[in-house]
Amino acid sequence: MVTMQDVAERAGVTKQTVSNVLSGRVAVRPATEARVRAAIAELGYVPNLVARSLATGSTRTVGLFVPTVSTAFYAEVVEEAEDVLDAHGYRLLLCTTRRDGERARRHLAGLTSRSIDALLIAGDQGLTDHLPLLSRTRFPVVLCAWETRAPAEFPVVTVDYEHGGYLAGRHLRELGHRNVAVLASPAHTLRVNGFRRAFAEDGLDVPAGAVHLAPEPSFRAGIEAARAALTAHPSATALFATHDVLAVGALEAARDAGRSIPDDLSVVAHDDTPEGLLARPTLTSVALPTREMAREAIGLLMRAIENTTPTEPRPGLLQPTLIARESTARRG
Amino acid sequence: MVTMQDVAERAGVTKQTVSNVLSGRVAVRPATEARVRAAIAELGYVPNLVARSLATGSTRTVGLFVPTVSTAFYAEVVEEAEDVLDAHGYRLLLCTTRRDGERARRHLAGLTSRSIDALLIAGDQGLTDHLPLLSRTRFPVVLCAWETRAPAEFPVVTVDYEHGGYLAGRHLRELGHRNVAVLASPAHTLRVNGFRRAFAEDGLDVPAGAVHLAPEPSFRAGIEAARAALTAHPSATALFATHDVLAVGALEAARDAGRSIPDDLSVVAHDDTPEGLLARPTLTSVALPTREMAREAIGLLMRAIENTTPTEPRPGLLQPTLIARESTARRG
DNA sequence: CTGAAAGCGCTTACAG
DNA sequence: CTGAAAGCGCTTACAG
Repeated sequence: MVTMQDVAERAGVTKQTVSNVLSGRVAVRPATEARVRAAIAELGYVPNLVARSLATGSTRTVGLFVPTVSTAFYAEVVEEAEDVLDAHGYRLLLCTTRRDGERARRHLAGLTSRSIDALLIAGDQGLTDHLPLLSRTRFPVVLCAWETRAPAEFPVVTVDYEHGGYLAGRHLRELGHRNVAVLASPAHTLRVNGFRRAFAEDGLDVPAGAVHLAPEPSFRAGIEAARAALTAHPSATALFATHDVLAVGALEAARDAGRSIPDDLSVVAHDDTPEGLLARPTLTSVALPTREMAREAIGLLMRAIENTTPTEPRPGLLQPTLIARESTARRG
Repeated sequence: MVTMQDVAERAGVTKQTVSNVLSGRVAVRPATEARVRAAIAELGYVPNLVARSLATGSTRTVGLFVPTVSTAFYAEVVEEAEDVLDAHGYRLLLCTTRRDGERARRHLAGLTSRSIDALLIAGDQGLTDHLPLLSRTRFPVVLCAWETRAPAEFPVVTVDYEHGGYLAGRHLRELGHRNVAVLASPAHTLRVNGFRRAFAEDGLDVPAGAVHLAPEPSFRAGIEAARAALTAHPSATALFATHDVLAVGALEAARDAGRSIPDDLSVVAHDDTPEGLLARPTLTSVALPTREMAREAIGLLMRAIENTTPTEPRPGLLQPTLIARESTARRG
């Protein structure tokens, strides 16, 4: 392979001069620069980034941890993150943890090896326990899409999930619903809290018994949880599902139970995924500012890398919005 | 940061010895090894992978190009690829091209810089034109999920898309349909050819006029194309959509046109995505061996990296299968 | 089994 | 504005 030395010889200069024209850090006489550039072109020289990284200590690569890439939410996080990185000339090292703590731990441990300049961890599933591994790391770390309590040492760019739940609750309240049940993933306690707060504002209580846990965010789990909820609370006029896919399952279960939506039963969901738009009726859901979140998180990381300034003030929470569609209606 | 030299001093040996215990390539006396390992633990030494890469010429990183990560198909490719890489101790550098030729070109060009050991390119959208950039590359390249003609110089692991179309056609034929229309993405000519072949086997012709192009694989485009098809061919009893999401749009358009599925109109799709399972009626669709494909492609790459053997025989095509669900029925 | 030397291809001060 | 030197942290033959 052709090295900087080869280019230098061809151009009749030393390799430091070639380095100078490439980096632009030191001015080079135009005639010399022209000779160097010509030599680069003739030889088809491409700098060896590994060697550069060893010398500079920077790989221009950022690590991204996501639980999975096969949900619209994380797919968007990945693509938005990549766009911002690309704009800054950085590359993306991807790791999907699959909500597998051991896998996450192993990969986290492998990151100490100087191969990335910064790390973005999106989503807390299975990771929280292993975060201490990152405490002595020498590159900046930012957390995003974080729904549980995060260690104070890391900046976190996330959504106000509690408010998301609140919006869902307020929406049902505004439609006159008083008797409701909730289908929730175990990780979604913030959403449930917010939902409850909306009812509490009107002096209404959503009892713990009205919350039905769905072990995982899947269509099947949604059907099961909805079935249980509809059986336990036959008089409920509305359902809040903490995730769209759960709500799609609920739609199915409601159909099976002979309840028509939204006339006999309103369903409000959370996350506003494409599945919710495809569902019939289309789902009323709380939309997440996914791309803004990813953009802001990577932006924070870029500034941390480039400025080497002390950590910025803890960023604020991004606000979700409710999108009313066909699955909710005034209490009949 | 602590280097190999620090470990060596602490253990009272030279850094070569430390390197030897780490690599295991050269036997080290047990007592020495114990001292070295102790020093590593005490100092919390982690090898600098960049330095190792410069010395060895290998980064243990594989690049993966996908058009996007936000379809179930490519999400699966990414996750499966990552699993296999992980098992081999390799990392994943991800690049989503977004079907943007210029973006693909730029990233492809950036790959010559010694930062990856191999490259997997999944999906041909926007890339075919830029493949010559890879001709003089010094790392192995494998193509997968390739639906158009690929340059002969690269091994390609892909699906028999023509056969997929054939399966869809044969299915409709077996159900007695003779008068059909097709909704196709421009890139899906193989699928359409196969579909036609199934009809041709029975001496039936699917005229070019029966093929309606959908500019992009989206719900909206599916609606438009289906609308056009149903208007132009009111007597068609079945539709073949070359992609599930197109078919979901077709379902909607059929409903709007007062056609009930599958009684008045059968719809067979291709790709068997989660959207097809969520649709009502559920979609009959041709399923792709996605994970097998990704696994085989990365496997090929791993062997190419590690064996340095000449390129293997061109791998065969993987076979799709038809999954019959609710959207197709015997011609009424 | 262990150590001394050279080298991977770059960058970064530092002289001139 | 250009060149000589040292160094980034590792590995790889090669002696002993």
